[in-house]
Amino acid sequence: MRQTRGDPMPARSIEQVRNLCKRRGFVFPGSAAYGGLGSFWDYGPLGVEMLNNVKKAWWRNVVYERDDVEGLDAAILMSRKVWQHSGHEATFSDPLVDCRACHARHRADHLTDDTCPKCGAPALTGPRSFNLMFKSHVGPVEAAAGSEEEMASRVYLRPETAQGIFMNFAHVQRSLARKVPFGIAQVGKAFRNEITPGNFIFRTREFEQMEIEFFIKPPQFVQPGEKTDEQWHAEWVEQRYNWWLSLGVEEGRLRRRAQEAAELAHYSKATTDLEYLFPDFGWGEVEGIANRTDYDLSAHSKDVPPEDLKRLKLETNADSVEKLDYFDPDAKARYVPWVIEPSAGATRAMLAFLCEAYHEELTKEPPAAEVDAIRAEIPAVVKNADKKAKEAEKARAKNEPAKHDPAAIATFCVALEEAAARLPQSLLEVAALLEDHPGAQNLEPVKKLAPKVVKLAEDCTRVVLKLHPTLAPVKLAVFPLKKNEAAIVDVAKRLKHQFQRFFRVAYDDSAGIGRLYRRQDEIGTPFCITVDFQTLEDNTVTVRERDTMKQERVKMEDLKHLLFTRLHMG
RNA sequence: GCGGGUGUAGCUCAGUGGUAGAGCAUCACGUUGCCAACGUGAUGGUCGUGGGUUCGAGUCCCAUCACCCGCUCCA
Repeated sequence: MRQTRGDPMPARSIEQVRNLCKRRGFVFPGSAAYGGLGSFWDYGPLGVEMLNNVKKAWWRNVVYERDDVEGLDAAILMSRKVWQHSGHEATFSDPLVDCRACHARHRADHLTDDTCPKCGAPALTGPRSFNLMFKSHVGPVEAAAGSEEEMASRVYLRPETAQGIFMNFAHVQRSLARKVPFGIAQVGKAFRNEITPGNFIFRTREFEQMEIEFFIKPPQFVQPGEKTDEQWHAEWVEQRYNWWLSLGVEEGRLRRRAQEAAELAHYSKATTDLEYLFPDFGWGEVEGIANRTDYDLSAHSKDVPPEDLKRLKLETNADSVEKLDYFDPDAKARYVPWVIEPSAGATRAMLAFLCEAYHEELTKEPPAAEVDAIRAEIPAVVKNADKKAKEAEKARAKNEPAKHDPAAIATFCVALEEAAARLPQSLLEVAALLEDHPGAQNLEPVKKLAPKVVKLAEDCTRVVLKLHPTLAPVKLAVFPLKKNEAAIVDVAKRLKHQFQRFFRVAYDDSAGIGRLYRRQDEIGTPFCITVDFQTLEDNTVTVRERDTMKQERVKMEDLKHLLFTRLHMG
């Protein structure tokens, strides 16, 4: 069902976005020639551009535009000890039990007793822990799983980029002579062997993270007037929230949600999630800002005082050869810094931005005769729906299975009549209601009317990705108005070459001008330039803007300034 | 992993046991030139994969893989 919040209308379903992604080269299913491999996706020519743009926008915001953050790119494979002491080997797992009777699977920590919630049989297996980390080995090992030799060479593909930052805390601090507070930012792949991935690229087994570990004074060293860990946490939540808004996410579809105590990860004192209102599955986390305290740096340190181990529920680390602490020259004290961690999913961000940007718009007035015909059929649809609703209620009163849901039908009828009254402007809404509304299911008149309305809507509609220019995979398209006119083609190609050193530029001459514009709308290209006969006379071209479809005549010498300004590159 | 659904041309889908189709897209030639133009022609599918039933399988059966919707998930 379509989202009613926000204006104008964003994607109604992940399916729309999926289709567009596949058709236009954003995201393809992985290993396709072999029938695919669960939950791995490949990023096509436009996908890699857009994902890079997301990561660049993040990097610019948290590294370049700040005075207190440095970058890092750590190895994906790290010593197994990292994951032993970070707690991931022991706790980054879902404890699962199977029902011997009905073969249902449940999370052990979600059960209240030892009976199966599905069939009630007291036949549950003991809990088995499915660790979410992918295993591999360093060196040529072919030993049996779990053997001493196997364990000795075992490594994990990192399930989060954060630990690479903790390993390098002291390196970065010393090599750049940084003083706390400061942060380290990293973008990179992470891997989790999810038991149930899904929702396109929302939850995958290989994904990309954008993480910051921001190191601050522990509470006991904070002087009056300095920010506490809670204040830093709150500030980062606001900073990060505003970043999403600055790239075009509508406020009504982004929220901050503080996690309940029971939800918190083993390392976290407090976590606030940023959630985006996705189509189909609703609110989904796109970023988490955690207060990780001094848990991680202490966990990886030798010689941690017993009182700190006790406070953090840690064991003495006999493997570590370093203490990951810091001498604070102002406080004249040595301490293990606390950490605020804003951690976002880059691939998830791309999905959120795509959903947000996806729009279908009426671009021309539908023929009045056809609109009248549709309008005339609405009362019959509503009448029939009412009838079916009453039948369903009767059936329900007699405890017979009902074919319809009266409540859904009621909301459908109200919405349909309301939308129909606003035809023809509401043509897309009417089409969406007839196609998607739960109350419209299995109604004969709807089945007859829907294809007609959908067809008409499609004929009068364009699909446009209203991406923030920073995120758009292609920033500019250049068209020759006449492709067999050598002089026009020359100028168009020259323009393409002039700008392709700054950003991705498309050149297309394989259709009429209207279709060329539509193609670019669909992938979110902010500007199209058309070269025509007039160009040859006065050196001007037509610049057409994606969202407004407005055109203006611009001197070629002014193009660079105009484009840079409007693409936010100035 | 369990339940429900889907899988046919690049895309959207039709095809319910009898010679694999349509629209769109793509390519060529011609025509047109500022918002999804037109004509003619062409390319394109071992019907997800592997078995089975049958004289004959896209269609029926079994298995398997992938995706979607639920259970689950903490980027």
